[in-house]
Amino acid sequence: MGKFSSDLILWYKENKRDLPWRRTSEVYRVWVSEIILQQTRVNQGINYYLTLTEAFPTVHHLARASEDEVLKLWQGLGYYSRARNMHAAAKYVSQELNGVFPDTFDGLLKLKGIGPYTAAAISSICYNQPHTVVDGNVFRVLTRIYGVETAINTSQGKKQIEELAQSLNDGKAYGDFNQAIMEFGALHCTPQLPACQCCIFSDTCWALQHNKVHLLPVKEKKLQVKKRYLNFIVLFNKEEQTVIQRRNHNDIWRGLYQYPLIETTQVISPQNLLNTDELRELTAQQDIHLISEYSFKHQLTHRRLIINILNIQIPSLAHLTSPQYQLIKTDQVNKYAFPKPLSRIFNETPKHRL
DNA sequence: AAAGCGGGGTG
DNA sequence: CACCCAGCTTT
Repeated sequence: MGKFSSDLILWYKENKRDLPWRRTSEVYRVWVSEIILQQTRVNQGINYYLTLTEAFPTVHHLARASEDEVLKLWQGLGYYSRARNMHAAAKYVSQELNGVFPDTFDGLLKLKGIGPYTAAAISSICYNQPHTVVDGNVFRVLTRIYGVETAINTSQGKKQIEELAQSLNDGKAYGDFNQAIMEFGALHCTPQLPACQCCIFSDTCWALQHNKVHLLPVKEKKLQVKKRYLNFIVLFNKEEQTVIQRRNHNDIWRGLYQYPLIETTQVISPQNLLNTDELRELTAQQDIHLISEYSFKHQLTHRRLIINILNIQIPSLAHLTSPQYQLIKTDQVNKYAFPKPLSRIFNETPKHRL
């Protein structure tokens, strides 16, 4: 075993965190943790892991749940296709594989929501197979220590790090190596302010010796943040009913619920909104009463959302008979999974209704 | 190859 | 504010 892997694994054994999914060897639980941790920090995922594994102790429990139930528990974590894919994969494993997860890299790769990273993680952690993970931590740690200045968001840069990582994972503890390098990136070789003063690799780290730690890894393009203007219409009648709908198109928040939405290409005033054809259709030209309206911004990684909320009292909701609409009591909105910017207004909305 | 998909933490 | 996180899927 090379010096890099032996030093790294030794560091890991002394510094690793006590995390819930490290207390089990069940593939199901490791799988759930890996899906949660895709593009998500450990601290953000822990409570979701505990909640989900308590609600669904086995893959069969998860498979028997409805997609709405799974999404409700996933509410607030983001990247909701993970929850939908995880649920679909659970049904497949439960029904077609008799509840037994595939035990090979290629078999795991066939499950929805499992890509090269997750297949390598599960096969190495659960079965100690010789596959090597390449995630954001691995890119950072290896480009710095080995001085790789190729942009990591190119196929060439990816391939370079994959081969380097694979060659370094040369011991027999493949799963430990993978967890060790990710833990090292998360706790020590961090994106900002890495702890280079007390680093076990300070003697050999290329970036430290060339004073380029903060410049690695190299990324080529920046993402573009586009704006979207979302106007949500909260309708309610004297019986304290309201109407919601499920987002079923291929867009953000797919599978979650929302109040009827009027999306515009630019800022629109509440008064102009009231005059749109879409709103006339929603209200069926009834004598409505605009109780309140307010606006706020919601920042996603690659979108800036400008959100309007219109609270409208309306005599009747009986005209909204299309199957896309669901009439519910206003105190039942908490039963459904809502996007963060909508779930956060639940506690504010009732005040505006008085 | 590039775009789309959330929400939160950090400096 | 910019950048990043135990990435995957679709275009």
